[in-house]
Amino acid sequence: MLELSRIRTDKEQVIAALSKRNINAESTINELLSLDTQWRGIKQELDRTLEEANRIAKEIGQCYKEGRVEAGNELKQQTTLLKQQESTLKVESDALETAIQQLLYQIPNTPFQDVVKGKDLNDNQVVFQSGTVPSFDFQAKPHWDLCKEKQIIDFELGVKVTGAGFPFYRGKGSKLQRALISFFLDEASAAGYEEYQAPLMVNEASGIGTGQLPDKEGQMYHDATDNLYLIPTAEVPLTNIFRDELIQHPEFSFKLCGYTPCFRREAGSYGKDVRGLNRLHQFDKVEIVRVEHPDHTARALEEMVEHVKGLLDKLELPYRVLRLCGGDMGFASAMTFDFEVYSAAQEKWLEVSSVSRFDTFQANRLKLRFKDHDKKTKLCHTLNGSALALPRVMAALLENHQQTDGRVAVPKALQTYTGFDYI
RNA sequence: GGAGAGUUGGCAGAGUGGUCGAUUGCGGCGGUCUUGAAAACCGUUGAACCGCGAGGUUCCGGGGGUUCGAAUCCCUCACUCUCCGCCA
Repeated sequence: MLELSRIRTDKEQVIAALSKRNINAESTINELLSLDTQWRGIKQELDRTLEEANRIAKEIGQCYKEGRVEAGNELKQQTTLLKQQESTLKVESDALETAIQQLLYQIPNTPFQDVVKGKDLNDNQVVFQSGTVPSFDFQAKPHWDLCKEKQIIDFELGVKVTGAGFPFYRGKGSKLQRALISFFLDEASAAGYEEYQAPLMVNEASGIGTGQLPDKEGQMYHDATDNLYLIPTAEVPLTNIFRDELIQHPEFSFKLCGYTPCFRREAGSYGKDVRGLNRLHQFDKVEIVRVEHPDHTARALEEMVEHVKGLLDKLELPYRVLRLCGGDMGFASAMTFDFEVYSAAQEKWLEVSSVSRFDTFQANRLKLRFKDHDKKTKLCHTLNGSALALPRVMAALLENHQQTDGRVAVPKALQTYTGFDYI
C-alpha cells in the first residue's frame, strides 16, 4: 500500500512511476486526492466539535464538584446539539476513510528508478547470463518422461490420492528433494540468514499484512472452519513476524530464511505450462526475507541476487537473470529480478526465483517501522526472494544433466546430500 | 470439547467514572565517567492523524452501548493463558 502522504506531496512523481507499469493512474489518484481533501475538511470540523464537547464535559465535572448543580445541568443541554453534529460528521468521515482505503489497496507499488517501462514479459531485460546450454547427441527427454521412467515422481498417484498438481516423489526423487532443501538452507545459513520453521497456515491478519488479502484470496487454500489460510509462500509467515513492530533504533538488519511447502490454487492456469513440474498446487521452496533500513536496500538486493546466482552456479545449470519491466512486476514490488534456468528438453526458460525489493509498500500495510537517527518513526524496507523453488530446479536438473547412457548426473554440490551420483 | 482468568505504550506491569494518554521498571536515545567498552549516575523518550503554526483530535484487544464525561460500568466478538478431558 502506498503512503497517502506521499501521493499528496509527490503526485506527479507517483503517476510517472506508475506509468512504467503501463497503467494510467491519473484519474484514480485524482479521485483519491479529492476524497482526501473532503476527508480533511470533515476531519477538521469533527475535531473542533469534539474539542468543544470535551471542554464542556470538563466544565460540567467542575460544576458538580463545586456543588453548582444547576450550572452543570444547563451545560448538559448544550451537549445535545454537539452530539448530533458529532455523529453525523463521524459517519461521513468513516465513509470517506473507507473509500480512500479501498482506492489505496488498488494501487500497485511504484517502480524503482532503475525499472524500465514496459508492457509484459517481452520487455524484460536480460542483465546476466551464465552457463552453456547442453547439446545432446541423442533425443533429450522432458522431465516428465524421465520421472516416469526412473519412478522418481508419480503424478498419476498424486491425482488418485489428492488431485492434479500434488505429485508423489519416490525413492531417489524424494531424496533429491530433501537434498535440495538441505543444500539451499545450508547455503542461506552460510550467507547469514537465520533459519526458521514457520507455520504453514496463517490467520487473516497475516494474509492482509503481506497483501494476499483481501483481493487475491482466490489464490489461497482456505479452511473456513478455523478461518486459516495455507501459505502460498514462506514470505507470508516470515514477513508477518514483523507485523506491528516498531524497531527502537536505526541500526538493524534482519535476514531470515525458511523452507516450507507452498500451496497455490492457481485458479485460471491452463495449457502446456502446467505439464509435469512446471506448475503445481503444492511445491517446496526455500525463501529468504530481509528487513532493512532504507539506506541499505540497494545493497541488500544486490547481495540476494548474488546469493541466488551462487546457488545456480553450484547446481551447474544454465541460467539468466532478468530485470522485470514495469508491466511484468508483481503488485507489491518496486523492483524484481527473475532467475530462469534453461530446460534443455522443453527448450525453454523456466522461472525458478524471483528476488524483489518492496521498499515501504509492504511495511506500510504491516505497520513495520523503526526509529531513525533523527528520532522520527519511519517505515522499514522489506525484500524477499526464492532461494530456490524446487520443482523447476528439479526439472532443469533432470533435463540438463541427462547422459547418453540414460542416467542423470547429480551435480557435485548435491552429492554429499543425496549420497548418490546418478539417477 | 468443559470450566476459570486475562488482553494497557517497544517490552514487563500499575491503574476500577472527571486533574489518566496513563505511576514505575526494563529497553531506546543523549550525556558524565573511561584509552575503549561494560557498570554506575544524570537527562530524555508512546503511537497515529489534522494544522503553516499555535494547537487540536483519536487510540488502554475489535465492535456496540450507558453517561455531560469511560482504560475504568454493560453487551458482543476475537484472541491468549491456566486447569480438566481427548490426543501426536
